[in-house]
Amino acid sequence: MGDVTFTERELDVMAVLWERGGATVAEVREAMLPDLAYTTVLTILRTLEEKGYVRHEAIGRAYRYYPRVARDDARASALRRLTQKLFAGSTERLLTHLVEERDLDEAELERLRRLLDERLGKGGGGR
Amino acid sequence: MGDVTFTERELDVMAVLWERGGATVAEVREAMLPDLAYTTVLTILRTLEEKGYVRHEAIGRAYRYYPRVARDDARASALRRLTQKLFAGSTERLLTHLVEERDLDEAELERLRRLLDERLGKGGGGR
DNA sequence: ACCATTCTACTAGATCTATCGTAGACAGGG
DNA sequence: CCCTGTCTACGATAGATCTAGTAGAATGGT
Repeated sequence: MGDVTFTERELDVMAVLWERGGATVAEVREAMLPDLAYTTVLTILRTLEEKGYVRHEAIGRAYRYYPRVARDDARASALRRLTQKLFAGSTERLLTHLVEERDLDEAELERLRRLLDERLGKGGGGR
Repeated sequence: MGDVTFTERELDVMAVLWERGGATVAEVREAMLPDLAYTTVLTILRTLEEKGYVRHEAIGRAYRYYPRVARDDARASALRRLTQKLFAGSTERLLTHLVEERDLDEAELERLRRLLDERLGKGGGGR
């Protein structure tokens, strides 16, 4: 549960791996915008491997890369940092910002409220 | 409303400026962990100025630096990026993660629900 | 067996980041 | 008027990041 941090490009690559579970260099390259050289993508993957964030298996002559960190861990880590630096450490403040900034339409707000109801409603028994 | 991006250290400095509205190099340095050299802080401020994110006024022989971007813009920008890269562009998914990840205690969830009720209650007319 | 294609390994350069030192301006105390 | 302390200007270094080229291995078709 340490701190999992990615650079911008590394994150682009990880996004592809998380989405598909695993991918070859060519597949990652296909899925990425903008168009990068094959070797560029390979270099990024190698860097990620060096950092311990991905691993690879040889499939035929090619390598297939797999994530070694769960997307949820990356999410939690990024959110922690963001909350810390921009919302004075308060998750609630972040939530408030999101709800108020009109990023969500009515249906989404409804669903969110239903989710809250569940979480709060079961509060007595749950656990 | 363009894209406002900061490096880790730049963000540390901006946090101080946003908090106080403005500060001298010495004041920023005071407020920052860990202890950095005076000139290090100055360099960061100069970089920020070059990027157009802060400005300065001469107060006596010293400079006082002020933010030129609103904290809310930085928040929106950072959230946009985070949502895009880690939550497949879905703010709702981000919200759901936050609510479910047990980052909030019951009281906070309550307040959030109240906030949602307000937003939904008044939602009748508008969009 | 040969050639074109497709991979990985190695290398490299340009730019950005983080950190700090030294030099010179200047102001206030004695 | 000189010394001491504070400030900015400029420069510099180490490391990270981003991007990609070249070389050489392997493979599959003919």
